[in-house]
Amino acid sequence: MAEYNPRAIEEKWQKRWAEARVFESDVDASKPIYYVLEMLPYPSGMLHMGHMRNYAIGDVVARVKRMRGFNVIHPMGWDAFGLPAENAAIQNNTHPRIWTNNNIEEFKRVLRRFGFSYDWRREISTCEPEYYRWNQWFFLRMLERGLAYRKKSRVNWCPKCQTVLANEQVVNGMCWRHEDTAVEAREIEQWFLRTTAYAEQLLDDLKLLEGGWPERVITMQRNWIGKSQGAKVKFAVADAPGAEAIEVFTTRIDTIYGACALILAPTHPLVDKLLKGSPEAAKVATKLKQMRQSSAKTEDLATAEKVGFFTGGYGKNPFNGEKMPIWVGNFVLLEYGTGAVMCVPAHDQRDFEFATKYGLPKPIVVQPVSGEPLNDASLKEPYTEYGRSVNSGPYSGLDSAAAIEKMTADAETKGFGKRETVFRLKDWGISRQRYWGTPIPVVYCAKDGLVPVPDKDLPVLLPPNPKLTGMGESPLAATPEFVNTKCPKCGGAARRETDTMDTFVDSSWYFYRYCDPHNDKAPYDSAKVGYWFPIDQYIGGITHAILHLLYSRFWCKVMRDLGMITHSEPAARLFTQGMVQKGGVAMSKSRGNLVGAMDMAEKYGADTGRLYTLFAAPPEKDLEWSEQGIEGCWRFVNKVFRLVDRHGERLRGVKGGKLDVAAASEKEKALLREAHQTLRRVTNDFETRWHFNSAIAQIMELTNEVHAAETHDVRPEALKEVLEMLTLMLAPMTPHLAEELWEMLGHGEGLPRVNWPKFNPELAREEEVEIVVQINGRVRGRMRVPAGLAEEEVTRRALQNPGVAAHMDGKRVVKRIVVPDKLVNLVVT
RNA sequence: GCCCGGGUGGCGGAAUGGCAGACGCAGAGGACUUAAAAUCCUCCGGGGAUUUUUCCUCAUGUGGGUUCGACUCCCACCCCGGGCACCA
Repeated sequence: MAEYNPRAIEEKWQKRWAEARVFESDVDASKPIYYVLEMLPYPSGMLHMGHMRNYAIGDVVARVKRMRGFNVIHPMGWDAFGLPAENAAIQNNTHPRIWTNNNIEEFKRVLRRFGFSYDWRREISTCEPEYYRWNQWFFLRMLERGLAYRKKSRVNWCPKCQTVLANEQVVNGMCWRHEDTAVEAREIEQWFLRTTAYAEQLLDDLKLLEGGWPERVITMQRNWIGKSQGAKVKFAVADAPGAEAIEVFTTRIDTIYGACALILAPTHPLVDKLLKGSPEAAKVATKLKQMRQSSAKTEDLATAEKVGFFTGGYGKNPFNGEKMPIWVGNFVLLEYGTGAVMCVPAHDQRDFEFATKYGLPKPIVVQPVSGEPLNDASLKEPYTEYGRSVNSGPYSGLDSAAAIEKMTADAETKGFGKRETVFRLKDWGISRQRYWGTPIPVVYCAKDGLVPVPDKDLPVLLPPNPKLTGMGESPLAATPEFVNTKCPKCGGAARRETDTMDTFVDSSWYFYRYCDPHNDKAPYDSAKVGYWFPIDQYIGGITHAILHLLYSRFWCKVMRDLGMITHSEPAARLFTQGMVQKGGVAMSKSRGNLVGAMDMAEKYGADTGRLYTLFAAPPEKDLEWSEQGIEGCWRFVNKVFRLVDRHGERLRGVKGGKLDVAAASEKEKALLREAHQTLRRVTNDFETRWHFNSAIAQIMELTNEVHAAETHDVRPEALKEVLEMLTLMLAPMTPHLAEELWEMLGHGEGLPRVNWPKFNPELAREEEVEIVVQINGRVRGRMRVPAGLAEEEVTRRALQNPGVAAHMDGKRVVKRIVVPDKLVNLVVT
């Protein structure tokens, strides 16, 4: 009697897998291809069960696909740049690289301990020059195409640190290190990638993802891109000859006759011009300053009170020539549309609130088609639905859709407006005033201005010994040997760009690099990528539903337009797994509720740990960590081990030939039937439904059956076949145990090369089935009949069933419903 | 406010319009043991009847509906979780 020793078994098989290089895969035209990928981790302090669950799911998929004959690529790497490393470096007076690489080592140790089937030859780390030089290369390509550009943009600035803060370093509007210091908004020149150039495609191509991506991720992306169609309308500014017109974006041009004012964003460039020389200027100066300073990003923005003031200027409604006061309002955003709106209080929620507060008129210009007509005096809330235009000059009487159409067309003809589509999506600001990121490869020369670093000079390396203080100017700017360089054009003195790139750049294309990780001539060989791509199954957290996935989709389209790839979307299928929680909240360092994956592996072994995360909940749902639950999996794993151990020696001798089914006993037939029925359901759970938890439940059930059958006279041929099936079904989840069992059953070759068992419908077929008999939909009896029995006969026997007869009691059958081999329902009166 | 999820025993969960509660956890009782652990066996939603057996009945957030039949589909509402939110 051997004892189950997970550590020894797991070490043994991991060693053999590595020696036989079973998880390495290369281009092979003879096999179907499967690319399964889990989102690459940021190597923080500890690999916890939340990470583990993600990789356990991916590994099941990878292993099942291998057993199904696919050429599987299953890589892993590190999202290694980022602020935490820099913070840790400051705190511990070390280098971000050391902290990062230590963490990577630790993560890797844990992943190896769990036996995940990665092709480690393909490992990448985004902080290595071999990787980030291609970020720079891509940046240059985008720069050439006008997809990368500089503009002034708002940043968070701590006056005490004298430095830029990342959003996550701003806590309730205060600096994270100076709780008493309010963060200021500052405008500085920064680099942007023109994601808006692809807004339409990013939206349209979501159609390609339908069915493959979760509906809600698609919805979130659609909302984020936020396309709205409407019109831009120019309002001339009255009494200000030479002043440009105010342009307004609206989706409801049909309500323009109800506009009572124009409202500008506080930061709108026209505000200062209008106030110059206006008697209002002095009165509102303080108010304006306040409005401009308050960050446009606070969460309570939507609920904050609307405030504004009259500028003293007037605009002219191009449709009816009416004079309209020009106001400034805090709820108007410069970033969206044109930074100016027309105020139609009767038909817009925000305008209604604003007009109510400042006593502006609320003329009604749309009436509902049915129901009570609106009345100016009694208007309690805005009417924002479509309806019929009223008091709208020649457009009165049209329904809203027609009015929008006609008024837009007229505005275009007359030259004061045009059809316009506006996106919520903004260009992607990639500048970070940080050290631990990819240097942006441009230099500034007094003579030649902005000069891109030539490809041959890439990578622009990070200086090895930066002064990291978290205070003052950006670390690269404070490193003279980095900043001072020669202009690639004229050879004269020049300064390097000192911003580094957002780490979302790193993760936007890493999965392409996996296909060709050591290429030093290009980001990747298009032929190799062409072979593996697209990703068949991408697996990760819902937290990345918007940014990472949107940027990746953008990058893909840019690469396609560069002629590097031919597809338009990187991942055909996306799966978002639920979080692992403890105490009802997601595991996180800040909450201090982490359960280390390594501790789990040490205590129960990798297989039990893997099994539990898959068993405890369906993969898309959140999972509450329970130490008790894992005990059950531990018991199960032991039970299977003992089961095979008890029979191993006897079964090893059984060679080849399966049991002749015709000669099989009832007990043997029943056992084989159970095994093949389990196989059918488990296969479906793995491949179609992704219900790993119920797959495991089925396997547990089969194990219980085998266990119960042991005492009966079951011949070794039958027992061996069932135990082999059991072993193979467990292999994707508890691979080390399965290998050991496979060996115990007398097999030489390693499991990763063994195919998924073949389902035999003959063996799975029931000879006799239990049929439920219902009277008026209520279960009144059950009976065993031969499978496939004709309806009439089933009904006849049902009526004879004693439980049924008791409920018939002279009643008449008016209808019968027969579900073959399952149920008969008799409707009686 | 808008958009998604979700609500089933003491707990995690199962049931793709056809036996609600599979499988596991926890709990109870028993076997083995000097004892414990481990293991094995039995029971395990509520109420009622019958008491060796079994039967009836209620029950999948609430209320309606569709259907021979609803955890499953439709409508309304309640609660929980998440996302978005002055987007003009």
